Amino acid sequence: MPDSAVRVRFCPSPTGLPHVGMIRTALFNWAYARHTGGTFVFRIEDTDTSRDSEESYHLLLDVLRWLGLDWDEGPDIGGPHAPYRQSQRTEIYVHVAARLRAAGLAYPCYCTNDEIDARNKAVGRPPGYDNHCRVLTAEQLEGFAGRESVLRLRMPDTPLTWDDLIRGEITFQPDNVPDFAILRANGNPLYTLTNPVDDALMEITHVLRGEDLLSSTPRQIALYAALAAIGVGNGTTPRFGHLPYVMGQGNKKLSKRDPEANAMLYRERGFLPEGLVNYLALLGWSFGDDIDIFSMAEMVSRFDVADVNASPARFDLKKCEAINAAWVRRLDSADLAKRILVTLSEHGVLGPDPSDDERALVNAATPLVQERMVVLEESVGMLGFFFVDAIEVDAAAAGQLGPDQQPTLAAAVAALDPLDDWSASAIEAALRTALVEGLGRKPKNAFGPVRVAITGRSVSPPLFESLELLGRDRTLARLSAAQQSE
RNA sequence: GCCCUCAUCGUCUAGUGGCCCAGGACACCGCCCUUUCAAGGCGGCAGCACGGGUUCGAAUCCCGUUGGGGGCACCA
Repeated sequence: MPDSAVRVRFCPSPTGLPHVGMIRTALFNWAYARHTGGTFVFRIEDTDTSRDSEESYHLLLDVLRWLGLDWDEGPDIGGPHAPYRQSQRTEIYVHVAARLRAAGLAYPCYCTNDEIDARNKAVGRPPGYDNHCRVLTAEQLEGFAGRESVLRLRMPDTPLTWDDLIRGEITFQPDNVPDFAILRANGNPLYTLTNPVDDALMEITHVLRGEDLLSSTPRQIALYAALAAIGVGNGTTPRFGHLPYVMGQGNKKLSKRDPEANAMLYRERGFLPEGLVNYLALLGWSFGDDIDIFSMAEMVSRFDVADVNASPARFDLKKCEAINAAWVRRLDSADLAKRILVTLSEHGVLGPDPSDDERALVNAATPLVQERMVVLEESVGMLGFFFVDAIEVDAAAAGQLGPDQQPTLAAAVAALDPLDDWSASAIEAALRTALVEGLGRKPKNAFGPVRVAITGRSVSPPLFESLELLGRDRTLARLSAAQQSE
């Protein structure tokens, strides 16, 4: 149970596929909550019915669960401030808006965008609302009869300042922050209202979010003051911290449309949750002590928002893969074997419910590939030859089974057939004696054809160990088949 | 146009006035090991955007310039 007053939240909109930048935001919020012993709230901001989807909502939950970013309050588990989906909280927002209006803190605005633009242009003012409807005469009001109106919050005429957790003090002058809409003309609440209202109601203490929301912060601070004035929430404004962007190739932020941004893609390719989270943590934060590989528990022990960098970080797939590969090696072999088993089933190399023999073979073969894999998906290509009746020879490797290599294959069969001790070391000794010493081949040329005959590829797990696991019968059968195929 | 923001190797970063003629990681290049591929070991390449201050001393503080990013919605 939480033993600290810290309450942070992750509040995505369920549109499209889960984005790695979004995941990084969730991770930092989660890590801060866990580090401080606080509470991590998961809230869904689905106020835009035209873009939100149920599928996207489920994907979001899946991805967070897969990564181990568990929440203390949220849409599926409830909590003291339920519900946690904004689409189910509409009455709250409408009610708050009505009270803001009744208190004179918000007012209806009848202007069309064209009218606003025209007025701005006429006096050479930059784009943006000009607070025109703040004060309306009776005649003006009459002129608007029958027109729709949005509800706008009246902004204070004093500078708006906050001490950003990551960037230090930031100030906006009132001239640059016009009155903004909180209710659509159709009466539906906008993000500009729902987000601060829920943060206030849910007693969020630290708002850690993307840099893209930085310029909306002065408006939210003003709204907080208005909410406090009408008694919504506990009257305090949360601290804000704006996380740097995650950039893609070039100098543009990784967008949802960018395939590299899709977090599900990494899961499908067989990234480990440990690896992906570890890499994402490195985007804007570092563990210290020149250590790059760390667990989530280790991250939690040291994470502090104040240590997060302010400058944007580029997502580097190569480094992401390197970190993942380090995690593949770090796992204990039994754990890795379990994950490989799932991968092989998902890819149809094994059935949905592998036999005991198959499981045993995967367990035994895992150490052979552990330091050769970057992502789990590669286990399909590396271990597939163990689980087929007849191998398919790669076009690129077929040359190693040509006429010149036939004597090598024949000698390999002759050496292995009578072998008493079918162990990797005995197999190696027998093959070296027969092929390297007997035929005078260089090791590379001696073992290459055997490798291709057995695995179908010129690159494979260590040969002798593979032969041991494959067994004498299947080994000899494949060596023979490779000869007859000529 | 206006407002906000960012600035250390190609990339991610360490660095909070002397320990820094800047450390680590990824990538890249050599060499070693070696049955392929990896892993591992050793070595190499490469950076404080620029200009002014402040200070005995600046990557670190201040100002400016330049460059990048974001915002200026009845999206979130």
